[in-house]
Amino acid sequence: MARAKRRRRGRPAGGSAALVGEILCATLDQLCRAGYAELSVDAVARVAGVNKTTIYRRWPTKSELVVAAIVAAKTRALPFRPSGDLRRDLVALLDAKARRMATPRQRAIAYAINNLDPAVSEALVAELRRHRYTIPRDIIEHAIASGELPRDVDPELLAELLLAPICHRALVMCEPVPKKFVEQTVAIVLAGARAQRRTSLTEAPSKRPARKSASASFARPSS
Amino acid sequence: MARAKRRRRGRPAGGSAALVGEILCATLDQLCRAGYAELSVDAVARVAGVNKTTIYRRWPTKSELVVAAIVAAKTRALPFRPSGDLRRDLVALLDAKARRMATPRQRAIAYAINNLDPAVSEALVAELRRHRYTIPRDIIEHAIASGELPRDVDPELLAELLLAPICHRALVMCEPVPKKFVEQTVAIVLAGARAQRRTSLTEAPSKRPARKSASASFARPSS
DNA sequence: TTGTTAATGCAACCGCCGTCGCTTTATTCT
DNA sequence: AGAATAAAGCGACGGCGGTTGCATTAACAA
Repeated sequence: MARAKRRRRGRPAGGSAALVGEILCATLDQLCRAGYAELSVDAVARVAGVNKTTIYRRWPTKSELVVAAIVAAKTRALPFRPSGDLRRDLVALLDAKARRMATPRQRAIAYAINNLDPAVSEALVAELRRHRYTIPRDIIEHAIASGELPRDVDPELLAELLLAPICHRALVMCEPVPKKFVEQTVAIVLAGARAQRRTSLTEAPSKRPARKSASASFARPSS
Repeated sequence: MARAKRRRRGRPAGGSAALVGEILCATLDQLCRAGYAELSVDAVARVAGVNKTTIYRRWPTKSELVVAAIVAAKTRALPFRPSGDLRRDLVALLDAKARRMATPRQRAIAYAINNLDPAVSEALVAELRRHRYTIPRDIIEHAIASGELPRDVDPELLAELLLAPICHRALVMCEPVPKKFVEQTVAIVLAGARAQRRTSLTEAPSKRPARKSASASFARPSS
């Protein structure tokens, strides 16, 4: 209401920004080093040179502390400047993402997110979800606008088909993502999108004559 | 080493199979209910009607207990019987996988695997890795043999491109996987594989003339 | 039946995590 | 300078997860 600035005298609220920085930095450090499960607030406090109570007062739970550390360390979007060549741009972008995902820091963050208290991480995952496919989708939308891709492809879907294999390899399978794999993924998905014009993207599942006759003998035991 | 059967007398080693079953069942139950982090061996013991010590003696760590529960509950491969129609078979298989992945049990298992002690889960993930793409890969290999797909596509790669989006949605993004999404994924990837014959799958990145001129204006701030 | 062997139950213990009450320190207004 | 206010330090406590030593019980062979 009409409560003006009304600075009450005394020590200012909000605490020391420097302390907060130390703590969040130490949190991320421990997260990379030990993972979410093994992360102990005691260790964070020790590394940050701070009493454990100080941390617990500001972030009541480990999840909240880690969420704060993640949002504080949120890496800027890749400084990506498209050349205009669709395939090259996609390969460059996805390869950059793959390499970033291989970073211990990003891996630790990605793994931690799955373990956070859902109620606490809700806002964070919503944020991530909003931005998940923006960059490849922008490139694809532009390619559609310029006529390089057919109009009836779904940019969001295509972005997902491009990004998913990289994320799957890097995060789920925990395997390296060589550049060649990125190139092959882009090649196939792009070729598929270009061919979409003449095959059935819509609901109708079989405009094209099915070739059932060719392979009736291929049956495997249900074990 | 001429030690014959030489049954030593006394209570037989190995413990009660029934007890083991109870414990592993309770472990999986708790895993679905609370997730790996929240899973407490005390609770498992309570549910299984067994003393905590019994569990700890047989499986020294929580990771080992959970791994044992997972391998004990390993679901049989999907009883999938291909019809011979490539697209329909892939859609059916992937949709079945998607629906299974949405099961709380499978979700809990998938999430837990990321949190296990790597040294303990090593064998398990190696096993999973060996079998990861077998079924779609078999279908694809058969399609290649029957001439329905070009010879120069990599079955393993194609299987990965098909499976990754489904896993990514279900596990990483924690979103539902509608059948339509599966159909679209299969459509695009299959179309891309078919088109692979005439575009560049190999190292050479640009046999096709690049259309750089079309979209030089598409540049976004690096923020 | 009886002895042998190993699994199971029981209870106590250690250590770490998270909390609480109190004291100390730092900052700002009067 | 001194009072006021809130953050930060400090120590101790309760609780839980994991461990250990010992007593008990169950299964099998002689």
